[in-house]
Amino acid sequence: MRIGELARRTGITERALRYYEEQGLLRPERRPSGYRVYGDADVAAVRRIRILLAAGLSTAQITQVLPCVLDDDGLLAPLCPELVDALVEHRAKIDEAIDELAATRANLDVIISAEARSA
Amino acid sequence: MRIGELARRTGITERALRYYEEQGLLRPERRPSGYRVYGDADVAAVRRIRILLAAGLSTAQITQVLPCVLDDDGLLAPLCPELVDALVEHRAKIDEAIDELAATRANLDVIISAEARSA
DNA sequence: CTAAACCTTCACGTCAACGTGAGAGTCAAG
DNA sequence: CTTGACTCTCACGTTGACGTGAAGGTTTAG
Repeated sequence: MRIGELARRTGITERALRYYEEQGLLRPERRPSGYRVYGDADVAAVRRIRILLAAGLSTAQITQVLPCVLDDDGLLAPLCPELVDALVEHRAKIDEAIDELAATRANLDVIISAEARSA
Repeated sequence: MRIGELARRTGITERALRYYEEQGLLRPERRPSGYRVYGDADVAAVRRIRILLAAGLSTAQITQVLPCVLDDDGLLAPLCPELVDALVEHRAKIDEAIDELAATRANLDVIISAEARSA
C-alpha cells in the first residue's frame, strides 16, 4: 500500500509516517517514481511505535528498543534483559517528573491557601 | 545596583534578568549610558518571580498575576479573588499533567511486566 | 591614560515530534 | 489527453525560558 492508505489504516498522519522513516523507525520500499510502498506488517509496526511513544520513549530510544521487542498480538514484551533495564530506568524518570509536578503543585497550594493578613 | 550585583544577590543569570525585563516583569531605571539600575526592592521582586515560575506559571501569566500578589515577608498571598481562581485552574492543569504521566507509566508497566511467551 | 571589568543590544541555538504549506512530479480514470 | 487525486522533497513554524557568543560602548581602579 502507499502512504495514504497506511495513514488511514493507522490514524497517523502522512507527515508523521515520513518522520518515522526519517528517524529510522520504518523502512518502506520505493517505486521507481519515489512513492513509498508499505506492507501489511507496517500497520502493526506503526502500532508498536505509537505504543512506545505513548510509554514516553523518544524516537531515538525506540530505534534502539524496537529490535528487542516482541509483538505478541499487540502486547509488547521485552526480549532482551537490557531492554527491561532501560525501561525500568525510564520509568524512574517518569517518577521523577511526577514528583517534580507534585512539588510544583505544593508550591502553588502554599500560595492559594495563604491568607492576606491585613495590616 | 547594576545587573551584575542583582545577579549575584539573587542567583539568577544576567540573561534571565534581562529576559524578565523583556517580558515586563522588571522595570529597572537606566543610566544615560544605558546601564540598568535596580533598587533593593528588586531583589524581592526577583524572588517573587522565581516562586511563581516554580509554581509552574509562565512569564505571561506572572505578568498578570504580579500586581495581584502580596509579598508577606516571602510568603506570597493572592489579593484578588480572580487570581485565586486562576491559580486553582492552573493547579488543575498540573493535576492533568500528573495523570498523563501516571498513564504513561502504566503503559510502560504493561510492557515491563509482559513475559515473552515462547512459541 | 590604560586595561580589566562591567555593561549594552542583537540574534541564533536549545529540545521533539511533528504541522503546514510550497512547488513540482506520478498515476489512474474517463 | 486531461484532470484530479495522490505523492514527493524541501524547509520553516511551533513552544518557552533562557544559554551562548558576537561586536562594541562604559566605568573605574591604579
